[in-house]
Amino acid sequence: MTQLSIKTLRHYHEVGLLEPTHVDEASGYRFYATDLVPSALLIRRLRTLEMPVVDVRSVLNAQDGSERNSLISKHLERMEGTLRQTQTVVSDLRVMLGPSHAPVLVERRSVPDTLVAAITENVAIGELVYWWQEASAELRALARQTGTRVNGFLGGLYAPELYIEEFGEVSLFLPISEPLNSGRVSTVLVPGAHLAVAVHRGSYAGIDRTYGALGSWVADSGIGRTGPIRENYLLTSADTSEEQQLRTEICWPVTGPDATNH
Amino acid sequence: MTQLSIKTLRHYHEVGLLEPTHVDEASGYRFYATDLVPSALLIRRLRTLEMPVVDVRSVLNAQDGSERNSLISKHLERMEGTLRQTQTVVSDLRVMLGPSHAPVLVERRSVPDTLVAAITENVAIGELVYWWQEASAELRALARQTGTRVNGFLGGLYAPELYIEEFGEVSLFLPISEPLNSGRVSTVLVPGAHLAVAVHRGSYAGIDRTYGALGSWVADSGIGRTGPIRENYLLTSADTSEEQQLRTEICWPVTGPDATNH
DNA sequence: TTGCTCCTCACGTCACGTGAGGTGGC
DNA sequence: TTGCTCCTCACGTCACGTGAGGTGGC
Repeated sequence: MTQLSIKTLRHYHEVGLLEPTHVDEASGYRFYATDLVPSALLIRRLRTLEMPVVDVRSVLNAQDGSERNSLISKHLERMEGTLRQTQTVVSDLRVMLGPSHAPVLVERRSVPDTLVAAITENVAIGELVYWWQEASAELRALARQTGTRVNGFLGGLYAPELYIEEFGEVSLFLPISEPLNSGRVSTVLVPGAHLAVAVHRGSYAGIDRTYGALGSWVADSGIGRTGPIRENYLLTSADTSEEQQLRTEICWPVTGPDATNH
Repeated sequence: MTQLSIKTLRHYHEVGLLEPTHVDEASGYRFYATDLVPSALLIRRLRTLEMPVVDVRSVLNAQDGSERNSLISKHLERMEGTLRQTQTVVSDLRVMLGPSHAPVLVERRSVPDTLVAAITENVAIGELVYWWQEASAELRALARQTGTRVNGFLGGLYAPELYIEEFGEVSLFLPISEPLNSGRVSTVLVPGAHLAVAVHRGSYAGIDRTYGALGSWVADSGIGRTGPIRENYLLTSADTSEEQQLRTEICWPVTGPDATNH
């Protein structure tokens, strides 16, 4: 009737998700009345959509219909997000399987100290995409509202801890000429650095390939340094609707051009 | 460089998915050369797409590029299938959250023995959808090729074991007047039965709601019998491209109309 | 008495993550 | 000597599934 297996029903009883109407004391047999069917079906559908059991419980315990609907809608939005992401990875992988890829070109560059308006926070890697969207929108809106002249591309600094411990300091910034402070936006000086630079073309979902190529190049050259990774957003989805047009510069810290390899 | 965590790298070493280039004997330190980067990226992408680790290993061990591509393509096709299914469940759930649903109407009916051309096999519930597609296409093709007159709708019989043990006997059949035997298609007599019947409207993904309503009705009436569930496919995706047009009859075995409830 | 279906309890699975406690090299 | 990073080992997590051994009611 509900397509739930016996083992699953027992499991849901054990974790208190779907309690039998009556349990025989002597035999331990579980009895379920038919008024539990709608709940059972809802549970099954939410589980099909990989909603965690704790969240399903919240849905079932929701006091009113609107609270319930908002819990489910939130999950559906998350689902639709991951659906889109999965589709990107799939199409990206199809490209990877294709005949050939353009080689990744690496360039060395030294950049001076740069004055920027930055949002700097400690972020978990799982929340990075969301954080990035919010922060970039906030920076751009503030620059527009204040009529601040922007001197270059939107950029970001990503501390090594972010990749190693999955939590670390991130800065997103716009280069400026005049100080700009407001709310969590503050004016800072991004220190100059010697960098190995590669440009990634296309969606951010495929950036791992360019990261891999650049990281390999740096490692094989033996000139790597620890320090934050820098990204410059030359063309973002705010600038173009064509995925293939997107351009992201990845900058890896290296020893200076005059450094002796000791 | 690869976005794989340290723990994940250790795990992949342990299960033999990605072996370090060199392991220091004294300290146990793992060292990875940059030529492992492409493999690491491929692993990460396949795992993002939830390909099981054993399958990823098969991909990495594939001898030639074409074998590798076919393994990946197969997984991508499965992925795209589940993507579509997920989208159906999502949109279906949005409907469920909507204002109201038409009540499910239940009718009692007695059907006589029926001569049919049937494909009968033991099937696992996970393979049922695929099996159904193959079998229905085969039955229809055979009827067309032989010019056999078809007397009614495509139908199916589903043994209770299928739902309880997730593996059981399934028959898919077309009613006929003359015997029709070929390959796995054979002529059989579907025994008559007393049934409680409900019509499901819309995609098969949402049929659980109608199953729940019909099963509840039968249980509450106290006239249920064990026996195979019967489905009649009044309008299938072979007949219409509009999901809302789809019609499936679900028939639940019950005691006869003249039976005394003892 | 024989099947049948239900039960409990303990352990397995999958792909890692967590956390305690320890070690080598700068 | 102090941090730092790596290590091992054992156990935890999530949502069930498996399988052994037992029981009640027809």
